[in-house]
Amino acid sequence: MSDKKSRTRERILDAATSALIERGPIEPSVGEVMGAAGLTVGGFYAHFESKDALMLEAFTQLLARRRERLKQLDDSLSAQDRRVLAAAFYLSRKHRDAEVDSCPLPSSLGELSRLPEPFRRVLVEHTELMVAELAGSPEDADKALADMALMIGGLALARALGDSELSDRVLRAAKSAVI
Amino acid sequence: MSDKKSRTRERILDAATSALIERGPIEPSVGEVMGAAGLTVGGFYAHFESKDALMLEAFTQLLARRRERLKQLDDSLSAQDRRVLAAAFYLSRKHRDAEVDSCPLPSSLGELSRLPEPFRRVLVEHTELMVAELAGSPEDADKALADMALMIGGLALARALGDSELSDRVLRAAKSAVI
DNA sequence: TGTACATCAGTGAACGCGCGTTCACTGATGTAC
DNA sequence: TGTACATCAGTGAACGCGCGTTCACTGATGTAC
Repeated sequence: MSDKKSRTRERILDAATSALIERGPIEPSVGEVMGAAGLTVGGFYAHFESKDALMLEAFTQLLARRRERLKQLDDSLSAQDRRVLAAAFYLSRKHRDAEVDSCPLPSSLGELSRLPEPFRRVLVEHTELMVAELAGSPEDADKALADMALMIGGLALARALGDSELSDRVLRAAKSAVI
Repeated sequence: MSDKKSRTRERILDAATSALIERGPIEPSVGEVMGAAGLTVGGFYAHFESKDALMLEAFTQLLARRRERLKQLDDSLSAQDRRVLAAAFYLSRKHRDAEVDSCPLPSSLGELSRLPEPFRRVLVEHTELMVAELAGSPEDADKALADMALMIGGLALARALGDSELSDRVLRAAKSAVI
């Protein structure tokens, strides 16, 4: 594959990740994603096998980036401090309003059961890796799982409530409930 | 409106609430909902103005039922006990697997920003009423909001993970994190 | 160096399909006399 | 009580539209001699 073609593929994938974060894996159309990448719809299938394949790759990549970001936290911190820091970012207003480099779960979780099986497998693997990252010991794993639920639910609720004082309160309240 | 017609309307609305719980407000088609109610698609517009109007009514009704259910809890309980009991039901395996009389938020939250404005207004009002129901005092409101985020996120994550041991662990972990 | 051909990324029109919505019609029920 | 007509809930075919996907084509770039 030529350099040019693989750069184009990256542009399409980038456009797909933005669309996925904001509108989930189902609603954005192939034509819209290609348009956002500065291309026309017909060329899409030279780069990806199907719309589902594109969205699965975008989903997988975004979750992997979330975990990489966590790995950058100071190794000497306690597991609880890591959870608090992760939530401070995840539940910030900046992250709520972000359109790139954000988490795909708030917009996608409700649609996952209607998507092909590999999406679920990616989520299962991500969840297990997140627990490994956020729990200090096996006994601690439940705290990591509960904090994940709290973060995802808090961000999804805050986004659904729109730009309002109530939305800000949800973020603040969820942040202070991290265990 | 005749008795017969209003009973038919109820059947359509019941079919819509089931579809909404499982698949959100966008994916189920008018034809599917009518089929589930034992009717053909053409008759739909004698009962509802549009698909959005149907789904908004189903969404509103389901949230109101959730609040009614909370009102049935013993009045003499503390606000915290009410939150613990609410979560014990909401995060039970039975509720996770329920297809009727469940909460529409896990399946709908991610799609809300793509729906007409009234959906958001209904969610804002529901959130405020839930806080009133689950907080003992104004200072307590943040705990109610955090628990809502935890419950919605926990149920959405558990459902997305499918029928697995990890899904059960998410429910258990979230339940024990209620504040 | 110049020409002829092959390769390749991307275009744009077309396809079959399912959707939300409309509407002429049907068949059952209710009403007038 | 019986007949003629009006009302009404529901049917099913049709509409225009946007979707995912396909494919013949174009124009630029690379290669052979």
